[in-house]
Amino acid sequence: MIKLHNTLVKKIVEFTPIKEGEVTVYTCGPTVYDHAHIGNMSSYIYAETLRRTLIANGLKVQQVMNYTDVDDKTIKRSHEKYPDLDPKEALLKLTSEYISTFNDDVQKVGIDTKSIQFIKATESIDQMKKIIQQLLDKKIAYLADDGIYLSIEAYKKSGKTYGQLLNISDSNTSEARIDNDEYDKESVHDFALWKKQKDGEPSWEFSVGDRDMTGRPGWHIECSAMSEMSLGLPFDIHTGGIDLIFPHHENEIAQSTGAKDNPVMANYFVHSNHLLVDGKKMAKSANNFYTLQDIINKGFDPLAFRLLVLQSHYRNESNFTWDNLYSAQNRLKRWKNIAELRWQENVAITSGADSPDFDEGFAECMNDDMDTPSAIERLEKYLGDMENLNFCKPCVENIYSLVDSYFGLNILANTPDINDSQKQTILEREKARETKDWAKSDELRDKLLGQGIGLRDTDKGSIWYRI
RNA sequence: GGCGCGGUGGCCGAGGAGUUAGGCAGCGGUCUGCAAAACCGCCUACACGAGUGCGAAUCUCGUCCGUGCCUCCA
Repeated sequence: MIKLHNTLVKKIVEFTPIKEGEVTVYTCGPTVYDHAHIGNMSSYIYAETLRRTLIANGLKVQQVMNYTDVDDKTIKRSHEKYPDLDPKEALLKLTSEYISTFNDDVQKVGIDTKSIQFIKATESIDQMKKIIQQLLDKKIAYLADDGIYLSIEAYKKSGKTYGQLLNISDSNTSEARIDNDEYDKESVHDFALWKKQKDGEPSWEFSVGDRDMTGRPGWHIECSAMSEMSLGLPFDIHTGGIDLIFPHHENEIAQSTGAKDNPVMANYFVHSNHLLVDGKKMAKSANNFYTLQDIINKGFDPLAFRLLVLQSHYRNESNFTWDNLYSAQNRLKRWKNIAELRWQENVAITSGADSPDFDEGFAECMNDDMDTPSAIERLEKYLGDMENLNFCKPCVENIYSLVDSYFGLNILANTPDINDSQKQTILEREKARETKDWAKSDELRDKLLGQGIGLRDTDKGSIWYRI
């Protein structure tokens, strides 16, 4: 049984898929106008951890992630970067570049992109028009001079609830915050489904009745269209960062349920909390964000960052500091060094010691609202025993393949055996030590050190580890 | 201003009324030909004030501080 925190009910509940044995997941992906920052990465790592947890429970998972490749920011940036190109070509060029770097980044932090179905907003325009037309037909949407808006009032009158994820009372909204003159919408709460083309902007043809509404989609409609297109309605789980709860997901719900008869868009909304940097929120609009490349440039392993993310619970705010990353990297290194023991016949016991309840306990933590910190604690307790060189080889393989399947740290794959010549060097050194030829012994040790292999001599023989 | 969340040892981070978190760093020691990121031990904390309990880091109230959302946001 998997338990998840569902934002719709604001508590941890048992997860039950719509179709037995299968799960559909929609993950709000990046707006591809710049490099993704590490905060973005953390939310995708958590989304992937959810998928891995579902799969570990024997469920067949279809996870979709979108690319927001048309919106205010992508348009603005593409015009700045490629002012001489046709607006649509400029947009495509810019977004393709960032889609490609996003893919690289996400793979570096261990996200298995082959298991995710990616979808682009610009390839889903027809579906957006379809939903908008349905909303217009139901009079939940209306035409204005500068675009098409969804009327919150009409939506509510149709019997639906606006504010399913967040309690929003009218008195909360400060009118001063919204420059209503800028838009032709009827109410400050209404939001744009479609924006009519302005000079120099990319556009898609769209006519409503006899009115030409050529322009481009609003941000929220993109996700409503892409999720419905790829997963159908309703689907099981919608994921994203907490800052997408309002207005993005709330508006998606309004669109997806307003146009249809079903009252829900997705049964579960799972939101991850922010990764702060030095205690402050990271945002592209502020200038305090790091990208994965910054981490790599400082010599850190991107997977150490993944571990840093997993060390804190997805619903807790966590803090990124370089010290913290250093700490996570050392932990990962230690985990890997222990995994390397499985190749070393002189210390690996092939039978005997064993960890029968590890799998179950670890899975239990993960199934309990993806409690990665508790799962890590459990792992550490077993590793403590293994470090005493008193473990069974199949045991290490079992534990790490389980850990890899949930955490995606690729520990087994990244800790291969050393090559034959290195093994030979170790044997030669053992012989030199037997004859107390310390000069030769040290020379051979240095030789291995140059290849990134360290040695420690124990009463069970020499043990190697990667540096 | 409205609605939330949180303040845990040098650092990061779980837990959450009585019982060990864990890691990283540091210190002391052990093993060793010398070494070792190996082993052992140490540092045993929960913002502040009051309240309710036999008992509070854990519950309640208040204060201070931080932080998030309130139509850019992972």
